[in-house]
Amino acid sequence: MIMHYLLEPDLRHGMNYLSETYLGYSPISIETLIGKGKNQLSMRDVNVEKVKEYAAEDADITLQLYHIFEGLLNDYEATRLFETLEMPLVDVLLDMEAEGINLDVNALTAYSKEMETDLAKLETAIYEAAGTKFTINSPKQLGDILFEYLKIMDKPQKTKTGQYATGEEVLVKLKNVHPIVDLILEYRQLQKLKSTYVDALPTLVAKSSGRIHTSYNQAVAATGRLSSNNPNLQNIPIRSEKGREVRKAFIPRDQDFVILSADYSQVELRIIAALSEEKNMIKAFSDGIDIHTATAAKVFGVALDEVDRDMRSKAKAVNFGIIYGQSAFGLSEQLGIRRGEAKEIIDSYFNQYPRIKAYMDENVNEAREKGYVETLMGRRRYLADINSRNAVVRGFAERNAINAPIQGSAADIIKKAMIDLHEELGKHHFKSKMLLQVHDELVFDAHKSEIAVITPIIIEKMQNAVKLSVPLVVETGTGANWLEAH
DNA sequence: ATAAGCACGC
DNA sequence: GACGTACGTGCTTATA
Repeated sequence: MIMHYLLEPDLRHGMNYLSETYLGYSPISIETLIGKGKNQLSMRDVNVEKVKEYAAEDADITLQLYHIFEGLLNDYEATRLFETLEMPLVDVLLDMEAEGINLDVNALTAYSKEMETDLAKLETAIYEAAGTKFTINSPKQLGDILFEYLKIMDKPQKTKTGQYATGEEVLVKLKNVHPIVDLILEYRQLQKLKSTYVDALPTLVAKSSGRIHTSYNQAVAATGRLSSNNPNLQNIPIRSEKGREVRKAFIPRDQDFVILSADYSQVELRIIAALSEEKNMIKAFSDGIDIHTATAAKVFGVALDEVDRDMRSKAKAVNFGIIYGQSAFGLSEQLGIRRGEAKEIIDSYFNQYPRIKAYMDENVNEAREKGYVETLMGRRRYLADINSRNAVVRGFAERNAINAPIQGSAADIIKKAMIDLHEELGKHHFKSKMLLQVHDELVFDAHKSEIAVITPIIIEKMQNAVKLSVPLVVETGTGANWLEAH
């Protein structure tokens, strides 16, 4: 609809590369500002007069913006968030999108061939193990083969539509039951990496720049996070060995550059510590102690140097579970422990960190009373279901009430850091450029001669984006590719 | 076209 | 007794 504004048509479709003045403010696409499709708007109230001013050039867009922003008017904090955070961020994102990132196409092409061979071997082995041919990529057919034909399990788990569930979680439990299971898991992993990344990314290199240009959306995620698409550069593999090969293909502009990655350490836990004013957790962060070890010591009542690996990994799971509103059942499932033990761990956690529990309850109560929760910078998430009589529906809203202020505040903070950094890097006319944002990480093309200068600037701007009662810590690394930069 | 199931990230 | 961890994007298959 607004693509006729595209300046450089040979850059990829969907890029937010618009004519000089759109909305009378800056080059911006409607997608960047309001997101596509979903009706959720994550940024808070907006000054509609301003929006109309921005959109004066185009009546259709004015109308769209008005509909999206209507009902969210006349709030000072909200206007401030819009004008001082989201609108300035548009310019930053535009530069990042236009800059793009260099991709090692040759490496991916070679890797694709290798994967093709491996997939063909796996396919043969799977048909052999099954005793018949079928479409491995079809969960429906696979389910029938595993649970009707081979009958490898007594009471197979079903999906909500009554199909047999064949997701990774299910298959991992059946690893030792039948040799076909491991083959399927490996096939699935390879197929995913090949189709989504190894084969897809090279086709998305723009002819005009020779680089990969993503699009960022500011108003798709309900919490205020950015999202990335066409292609999504916020879900490039890193966890598995084979996946890391994909990440290696994201490389610096040329031999004079390196990839520099800067990421916030435990930003969401620091935020929950600060917003809840939980002194025990704040102290651990202030003392610079590993938070999962500190948590394990508290929860299991041992000294810091008595925390073993098992205790730390359990504490780590609780710390993450807390952010998402996980129950004792969920924790027990995840850790493979008895529900009673999971409950004891969580009870002990709340005993040691009482303000965390209080903060979670306060957020749920705030949502019940006001209908929304707020982030550090006043971004709202409205929770229509918070008083629902349906316990399942209400439970979802309650977990949103707990998670949204944490995840959203982290988004507020990194957005502020991006604006500050963009300004500072521009001021000095550095050759180094900010390329990507991945929720708690910023990725740069860093000119080798500038690394020593820009690293402290990046750290300073990120760590001091806001002032909290806990220190924000940023870790940086450089390398010949995105994997090495971690 | 759209939905379902699955898998990748934080 | 049921429910059971937030936010996303995109691939393939199956169905309309």
